[in-house]
Amino acid sequence: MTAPQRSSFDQRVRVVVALIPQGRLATYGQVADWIGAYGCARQVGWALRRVQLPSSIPWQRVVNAQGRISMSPSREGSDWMQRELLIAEGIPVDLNGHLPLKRFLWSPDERQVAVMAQLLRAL
DNA sequence: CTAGTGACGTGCC
DNA sequence: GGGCACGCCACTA
Repeated sequence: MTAPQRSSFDQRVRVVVALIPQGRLATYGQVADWIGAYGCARQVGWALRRVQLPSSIPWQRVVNAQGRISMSPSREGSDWMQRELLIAEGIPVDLNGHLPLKRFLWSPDERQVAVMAQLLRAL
């Protein structure tokens, strides 16, 4: 692999993001917390930026805590792609990227937390 | 080395 | 609701 695997950080992010159910949302801060990197929400954004599209990873289900899609020219359209994917999952998103986060926010229950721990250990 | 910059978050006005 | 300041961490010039 010529593609330098930046670190296991990216792997951890992908593993936990893959567990977010269809039609549900999580924030960058939550993801950081899940992988034991409390306070590293920004880094989660960097990790997701490195995901090559198209991807089987439901990266579109990660939004910011303000309840909006993080729109940025540097994303070169992936932000709008995210909007389309979420709408396809039944989550309404307006043209500014605003969405009803509180209604769709997901939190893993105890069993799912255990699954996460198991998967992360396996890395 | 420092300074600036982000798919961020929280607190405060 | 919007806007701003800080704190945060990785990356880059």
